[in-house]
Amino acid sequence: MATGDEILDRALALVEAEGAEALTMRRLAGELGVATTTIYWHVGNRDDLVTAVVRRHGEQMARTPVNGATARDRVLDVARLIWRTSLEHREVTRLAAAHGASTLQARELELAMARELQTAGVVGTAARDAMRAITACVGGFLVVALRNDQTPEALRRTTVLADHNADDGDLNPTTRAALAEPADLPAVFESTLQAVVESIVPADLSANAYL
Amino acid sequence: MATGDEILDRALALVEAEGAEALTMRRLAGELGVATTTIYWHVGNRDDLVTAVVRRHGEQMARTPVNGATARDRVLDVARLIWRTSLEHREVTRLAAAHGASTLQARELELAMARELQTAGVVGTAARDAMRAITACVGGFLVVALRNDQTPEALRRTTVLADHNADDGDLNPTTRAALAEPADLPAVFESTLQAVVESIVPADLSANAYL
DNA sequence: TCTCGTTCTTGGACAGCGTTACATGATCTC
DNA sequence: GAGATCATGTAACGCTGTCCAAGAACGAGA
Repeated sequence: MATGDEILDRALALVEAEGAEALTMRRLAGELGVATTTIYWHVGNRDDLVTAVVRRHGEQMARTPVNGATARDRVLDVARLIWRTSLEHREVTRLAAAHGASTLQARELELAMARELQTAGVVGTAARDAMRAITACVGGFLVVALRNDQTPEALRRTTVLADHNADDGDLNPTTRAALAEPADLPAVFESTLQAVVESIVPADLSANAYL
Repeated sequence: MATGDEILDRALALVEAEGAEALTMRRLAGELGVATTTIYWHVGNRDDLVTAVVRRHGEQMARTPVNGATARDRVLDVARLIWRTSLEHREVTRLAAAHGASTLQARELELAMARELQTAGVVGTAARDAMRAITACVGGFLVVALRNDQTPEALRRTTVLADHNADDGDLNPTTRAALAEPADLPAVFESTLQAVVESIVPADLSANAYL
């Protein structure tokens, strides 16, 4: 009655609809009208369940084609794709992050990035290091982005950094005021990403074609 | 008998010694030879407990002086300081990350970075965005670094990316082999960090002093 | 048709978690 | 000494992941 695929589909739907925390064995079993032990039989552990859900989602995520004229643009585009789709499915992203399976979620897209890096002339260990750098940055920004929409006010960056009791002497008041305001995260992400990619992928030849 | 400070000290010691997961109300109470409710009375919620532990640790973390000849070097040094101390106290870092309180952990150091940015001529919203960019990258690399030492083999980046069934056609075999090997993360971190900081802090004047 | 073995499902338990209502003892104040 | 405040303990509630032993469905062989 309840195949493994059905369980995973339902689990994914549950996460997307009600958040990563809603994915408990009992809750999912109830959703399927089945005993919790059935999930264990078909899928296994909760770890196994989460891993399978994230993998399944990751495969669905890689369907979008990559755009960009130059190779470097295409590398940038893959990074933006990871960023965008991770935010669109933020609950799955959160689940994957809590499980330490972010790489699994973005596996297909990271491989796509490796291919684009290759056509940009970056191969071997350089490609590996480039991927690490780019994905680490994307991941870092994702953590920030996902944190902000469920962190209580008192732990927000803006609050934490604005609450200066004695140590404000050295800081410019304009800066201090700016620190209390949220940043335009997508914009900061974009410019940082460009800096990182630029430092890795050699300046594209087509840009200097008139030389 | 058990003051709030004693509880926090013990909690911090427990986390550093036995990992973030060991910090449960019952466990900590047992460690202190006290009932769990005592912790609630003195410190509050578990959320409150973790927040207080992270804050206390963050204050201790900011004791190291900042080095560097130029302003940009000092910005870099603060970033390295966050990286290094977070890794040295990785269990606390993990606790803070799971709690969404990373900013709180690095609060003092982030403020130090704001000061260094200021002397580098970056103020106001530019300083805020610069801090966001740098800390997001540091955080991203930290996530990767901390993940690797407790992720099961099957979810490791090297494993996940090396396990290609059909999609290996487009990928250079050298690259494919490199993806299966772990990267020198500190080195990648260092070069990425430099690229990001360089894109933000204007080239230091002292470097061009001979012009 | 009956039976055996495998596949699948279930109910009920166990230990652990955070949290709280309530009772008790200690300590200080008037 | 009486009363209020502080500090701690006992025992429970509801939730979590997990597992065991027992039963139900089902396909194949006699």
